[in-house]
Amino acid sequence: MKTKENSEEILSSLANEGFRITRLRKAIIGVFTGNGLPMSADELMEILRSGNTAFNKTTVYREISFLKERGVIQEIQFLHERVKRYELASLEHHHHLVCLRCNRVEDIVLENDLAEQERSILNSKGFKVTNHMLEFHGICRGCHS
Amino acid sequence: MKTKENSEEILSSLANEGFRITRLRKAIIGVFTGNGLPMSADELMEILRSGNTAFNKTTVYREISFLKERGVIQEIQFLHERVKRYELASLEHHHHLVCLRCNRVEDIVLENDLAEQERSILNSKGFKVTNHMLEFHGICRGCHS
DNA sequence: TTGACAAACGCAACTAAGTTGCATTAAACT
DNA sequence: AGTTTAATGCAACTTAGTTGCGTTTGTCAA
Repeated sequence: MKTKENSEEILSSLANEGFRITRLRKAIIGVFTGNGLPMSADELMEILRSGNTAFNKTTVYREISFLKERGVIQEIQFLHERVKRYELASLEHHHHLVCLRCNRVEDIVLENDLAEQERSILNSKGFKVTNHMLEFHGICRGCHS
Repeated sequence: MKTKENSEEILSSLANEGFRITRLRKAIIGVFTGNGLPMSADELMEILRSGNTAFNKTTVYREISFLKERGVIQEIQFLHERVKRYELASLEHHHHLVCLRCNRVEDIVLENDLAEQERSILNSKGFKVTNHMLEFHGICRGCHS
């Protein structure tokens, strides 16, 4: 999955909005831009640790909510998990295929996505959809062959 | 949303499979069959409490996973929440409209659902979808009028 | 280059939501 | 009525995050 933005772009746009470019902020944005798949807070900390970046749990959680509020990353919740996951918000809009056997996650882009369904929801229910969350569960190629 | 099964049917089918019909099991199944919307463990306990049904937290959680494993109820996870929710599995297959302003949840049944998308996922990715989870976020009629 | 200011940080203690181990109780069959 | 084992209750624990508050440090202006 390719991203529209890189680390430098995100950092300078945050700086322009008046936020500080700290050691940890830089490192965390670096991890997200270098890593395609949805990451939990714990996995993020694992990666920081393995890169010898010192951090404090509270600060990491605060940075995650900061980046989420600013729209840099987006939250994902898989049905079968209890942790929240995060990925760059600037990734192309896509959904996830979750394999129930090996737990691997694959990205997928739908051609027409759900435009038609969302139009019909507005018509029939008066509910204006601004976003949706779609997750497919099943068995991946590797696991049923 | 109408259900295909009532409390009696669920209880007698569990009894046939050799499980015991206990006071709490009966009460919990009664709550689920009498209640359309997805409930958290906490809300379930609230309802039990208000009906003067004595219970223990551990037992309620164990009963929820029992009913989930037996396929009586199914788990739902809303993106913006941290709790798991549960509803009768015998409800017609549907999705949820979650209003970001008032937090109310409405059920929706899609005409063709995602059959087409799932076919194309099998063709292009070799991933056999067995289930999906779809949640629409937006503003309900009451909130934008 | 040095202050000043507030954003960001670190620590410890706390919370919410659920889980585990183990001893006890009670459905349901004989 | 006795036996079996599913189901229960309690206390202690865990996971995933959150809060309060005093301290540090980017950034800008003098």
